[in-house]
Amino acid sequence: MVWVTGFYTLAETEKTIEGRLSGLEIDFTSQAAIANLYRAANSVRKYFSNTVLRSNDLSWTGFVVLWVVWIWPGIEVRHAAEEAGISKSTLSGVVRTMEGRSLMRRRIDPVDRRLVHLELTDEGDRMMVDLFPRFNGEEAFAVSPLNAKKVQELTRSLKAIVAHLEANMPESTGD
Amino acid sequence: MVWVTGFYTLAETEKTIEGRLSGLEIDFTSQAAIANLYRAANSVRKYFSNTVLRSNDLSWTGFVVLWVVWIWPGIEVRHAAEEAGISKSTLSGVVRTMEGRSLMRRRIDPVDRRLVHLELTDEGDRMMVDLFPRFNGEEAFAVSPLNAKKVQELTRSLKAIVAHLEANMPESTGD
DNA sequence: TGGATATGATTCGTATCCGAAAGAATAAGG
DNA sequence: CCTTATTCTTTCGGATACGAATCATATCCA
Repeated sequence: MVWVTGFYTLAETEKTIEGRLSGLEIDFTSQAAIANLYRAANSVRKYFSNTVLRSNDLSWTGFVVLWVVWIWPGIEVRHAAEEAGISKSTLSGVVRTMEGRSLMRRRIDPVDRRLVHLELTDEGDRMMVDLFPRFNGEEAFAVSPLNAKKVQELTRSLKAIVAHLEANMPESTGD
Repeated sequence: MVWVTGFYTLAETEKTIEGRLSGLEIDFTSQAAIANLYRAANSVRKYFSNTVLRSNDLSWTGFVVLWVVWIWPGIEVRHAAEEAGISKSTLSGVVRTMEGRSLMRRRIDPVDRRLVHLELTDEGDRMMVDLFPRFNGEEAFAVSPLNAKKVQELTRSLKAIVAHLEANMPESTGD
């Protein structure tokens, strides 16, 4: 975070941290990795929000949810939340927003009436067909400072972290 | 996202995307990198929120703000927001929360009364002294599936993406 | 079959989160 | 000086964000 791009320089920050933590054993390598992971995700979300997504007045999460439903029409709510990486309660609110903008629809399962299926409206579908290629273009732009091999290595490392944390996630009661 | 851990597999997802975009070329490598970056940041935030941070009833953002002010006592609001990677308006709310919990203080600059300096209370300082080593321990745990070289490579790649996007970020009017 | 149990989605309360607008103070330029 | 512009923070409105509680439906099993 601080030592990435901010007002204070990398050297300043690391020195200050070490000063503040003298006597404590700190793993600075791991810290730098997690801090930059957080920072990078923030930059990506902000960049996409201010470029491709702004033109369609979509938030990052709104786009992700739209994308999930676009790829998997009729997906059930709990699966959509899992795929989008948000809680069911958050998804519920986002779907409400998307319904209000006529981009998405709820459909109650006729057999098991507890289940709710999600699908895009024609308008939502048209938006994604137009938007996704531009979104993907920005994805390519975002990783363009890395060569193909480094991009794949990055993906591998990120997947390893996700798998590791998912496997060790303390179970949360419910959402 | 979808192809990381979810209900559907990578192969399924890619085929579906291709079907939806017949004729258009999609850069799946870049897409996987960005999607996993987003997913990893989510996992990390969730994992830390449910382990070390839960014990002190802190949100991820709350911790980051506390950390920034801990490292840079007396930091001005706009710089703290920049360092924490959030907008000034968001920071304002978080500081209000932290003030209410007696962890942080505002101090108006006596010379330039527009400026507000932030600093931890003694209680906030004690919390960070106790919390940060445990937080750092979890950081090391999070990246433990990677060897030291891969962690540094990951950090390098993430920094490159951040620098690239920051350099190309469309200026936002104000926050 | 009918009460207990389980499963799904939504609602509720509270805390982020952002951009735009407002509010407060300083700086600039005649 | 004193208007105007600039800088800095906060407030406001609306959308995300989560966990807990609630509501609705389905399943279990005696």
